[in-house]
Amino acid sequence: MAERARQIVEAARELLEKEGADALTMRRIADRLGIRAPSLYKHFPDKQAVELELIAQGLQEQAEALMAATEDEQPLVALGAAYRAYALAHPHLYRLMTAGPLPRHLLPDGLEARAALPLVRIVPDEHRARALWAFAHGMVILELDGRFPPDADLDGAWRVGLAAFAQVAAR
Amino acid sequence: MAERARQIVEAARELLEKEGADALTMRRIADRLGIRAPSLYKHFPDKQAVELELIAQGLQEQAEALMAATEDEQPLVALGAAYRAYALAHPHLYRLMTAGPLPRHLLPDGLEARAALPLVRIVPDEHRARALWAFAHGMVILELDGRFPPDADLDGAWRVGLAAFAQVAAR
DNA sequence: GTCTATATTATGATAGAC
DNA sequence: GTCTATCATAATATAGAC
Repeated sequence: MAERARQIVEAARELLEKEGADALTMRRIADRLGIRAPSLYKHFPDKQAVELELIAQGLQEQAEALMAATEDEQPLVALGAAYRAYALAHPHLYRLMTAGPLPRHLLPDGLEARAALPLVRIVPDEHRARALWAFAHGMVILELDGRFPPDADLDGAWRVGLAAFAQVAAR
Repeated sequence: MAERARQIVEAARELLEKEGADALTMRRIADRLGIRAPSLYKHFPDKQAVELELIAQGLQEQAEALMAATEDEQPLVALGAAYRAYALAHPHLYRLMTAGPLPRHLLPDGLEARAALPLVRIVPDEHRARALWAFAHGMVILELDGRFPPDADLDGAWRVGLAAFAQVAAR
């Protein structure tokens, strides 16, 4: 990727993280670089291509954070904590990464598999792995969307949920 | 609610269910009733008020479906099945109901509690109830968004996930 | 309670000059 | 690779006549 393209993605990411998806417009991205929106189209074919770079970046980062957690002596607990931490640290990016169909065919080769690897590593059974993923995503997205009561003890819900999946492992 | 207002909500619901959130515009709603968009504002202050009626309708219906499931001899399994069935039968409404912050103060009194009641009834522990809710929502929203591999056995994931929560219940 | 006309505000994207 | 000018599209919502 050329230098200018890199700067565009960087500007897009800052905008998304700081102001959310609504602020992620071609004009705002261009503003940040001191150029005009139409100039962006010399570097990317359309807006979706810029978003795709952000999604790929997020998946890669998340994969690295989760993989580190699998080294923990309580990998399931560490994985849950790492999943939640990444989502809360990058709420808008997390939403972009997880909302709507994944444009699989446009992602770098093997990235989706790499993102799933930490989970597969500590939860080999595919049903259990998918159930655990759903639990983690559900917890995170409900928290980000403010759907839990404001005074809910989410640490407690995470603890109990992860314990449930640990038990299934042991049976 | 006056008759015309009821018709507006009905038209809005049909549009949402059949064509999704993008089709839910004041123009399209008016079209369906053979009137012009500005006329709608004689019956509702703004679009959000119409959407709010749809959300309330969905929460009420869902609560009824889930409450029936709690009578089953395997209430946890039945509850999971009912949750998934409602979401898959009304995917766009489900998304509207669950995306973004719940406008609690605008909902009919007690509706949110009524929606949570079936779950609370069979899962008295609040941590476990929230964890189970997150699992169910995660499973459903990932399925609706097409995030699971196309060939994934989701029945299997549901089975294993629900079994995990059943075990926690029994300990 | 309905209409027409319009305000207001955006967006992504293209054409063509430089 | 950048610019200006513009297209094409669309949305919610209001004013004021009838």
